[in-house]
Amino acid sequence: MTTLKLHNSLTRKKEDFVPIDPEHVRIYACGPTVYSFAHIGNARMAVIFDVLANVLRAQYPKVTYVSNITDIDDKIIAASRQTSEPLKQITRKFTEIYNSDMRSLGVSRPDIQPRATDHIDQMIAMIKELIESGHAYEADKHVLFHVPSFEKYGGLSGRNRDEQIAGARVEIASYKKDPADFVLWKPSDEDDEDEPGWHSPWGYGRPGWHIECSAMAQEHLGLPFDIHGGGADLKFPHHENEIAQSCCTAHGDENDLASFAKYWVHNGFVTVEGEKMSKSLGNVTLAHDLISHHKGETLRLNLLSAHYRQPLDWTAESIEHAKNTMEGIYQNLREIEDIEISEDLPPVPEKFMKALCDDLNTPKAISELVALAKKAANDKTPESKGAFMAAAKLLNVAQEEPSRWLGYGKGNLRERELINALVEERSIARLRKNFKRSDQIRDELLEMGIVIEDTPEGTIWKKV
RNA sequence: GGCGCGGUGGCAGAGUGGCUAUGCAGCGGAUUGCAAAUCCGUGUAGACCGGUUCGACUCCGGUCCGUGCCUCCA
Repeated sequence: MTTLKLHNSLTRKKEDFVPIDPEHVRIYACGPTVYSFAHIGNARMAVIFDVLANVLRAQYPKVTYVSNITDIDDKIIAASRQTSEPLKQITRKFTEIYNSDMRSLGVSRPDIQPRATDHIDQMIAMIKELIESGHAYEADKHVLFHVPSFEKYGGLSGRNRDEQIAGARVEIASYKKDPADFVLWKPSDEDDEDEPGWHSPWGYGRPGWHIECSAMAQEHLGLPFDIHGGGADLKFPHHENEIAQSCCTAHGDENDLASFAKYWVHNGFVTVEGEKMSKSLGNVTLAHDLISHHKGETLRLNLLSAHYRQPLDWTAESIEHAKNTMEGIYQNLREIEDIEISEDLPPVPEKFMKALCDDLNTPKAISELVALAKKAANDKTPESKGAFMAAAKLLNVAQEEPSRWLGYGKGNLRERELINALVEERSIARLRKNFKRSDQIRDELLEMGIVIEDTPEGTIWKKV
């Protein structure tokens, strides 16, 4: 078995992945806050950790991949106030849209997709414990984690407390004992219907952002677990605070940052046409919109075309490239469409697996995949086709029928009859060497978006 | 100011201390009535300056440029 290597943000090194329990690998990735449509950056995270889970499943007998839905957050409250739509309706709607959009991108549902609001009890229990052990305190209806109580704080992002305070963008609430302290629980207005809340030992209120992931990871995976992931921007403060909360409970170890999660994996950002995605620039690219214009596999391939830790520039041109690559692969597959292969796929080809095992080097893996497709088309054997399919399955691309994907013979009945009649007429013209007429028909078809290919078995056509 | 990442051929984007990345585009060829599709061939790349070395795109140091994060953020 090829050893999986992962860049561990905690140690800033590429390390061999050694599972805590080889019989059961456990992974957690921070999922979306469901107040709006997922953008292409959310999609990148979902696709990357989907591939990572696939790689792990190929190597270990049991993998549990947990990715949460954040359905309690001030951004959701704001969205609800703005649209006058009930909060629960918003979160339910956007959770469904998220899952459906991700499915279109070939992302499997995580094994467990916990919702924050289903884990309020666990969060309250955890906060209680942190107060009892002196790591948290109640102040002005808030509960805050006291950062100076955790000596190792800052180990993930590599910053010490003095530097942070020097950053000076910190808004210092008067009730904080230390400027770096962060909220575990905050009050909600019981008379305000828009503001959700739960009863707690500290009054009616709602959890802070970071505590949910600590609670859900502990609930569904247990501590310590193997891999924790998310977008690079979550490293600080979100993941740093998760570590603080979890290491300071009885399940963790205050002196060991890895007592929460052993490997930390962070994916890079997506830019759009060279610019940072932001609301003010108006260039936030939504997965939902892309799906209606492009095939899911094209978008997925594009998302995997840069290494996960590198920035990815999302451009019209890059989508076109990805589409061309997919087309090339499917053209190869079309030549071997009739070759039957067993449902039980052979082992994943070594060179391909090696690329993925090298810190999930998907660009390299894609180049191997293209080579495997070419080899399969050349060999025309079930073995070569099976080898390709085994690799493609891991990336979850090239899973459709080649002819269909490429647009051969596609269209409604009336359309097909018209095209077939024209193709037939052209064939007759060609037999009679009336090339003027046959070329004329070809141009007519092209205008209809139909491309003609003359093969030894006769003329075929496809929609472009 | 602090912490981090990166600068590779026309474009996108990897590996690698000496040997083809790959894809797209381009060029040449095969095939075709012409195309399309496919196949074959084809590129004196490595921000700059030093250093280490028999040899550096690859290691080390510096310079320049770009970029991310520093309690909204995937």
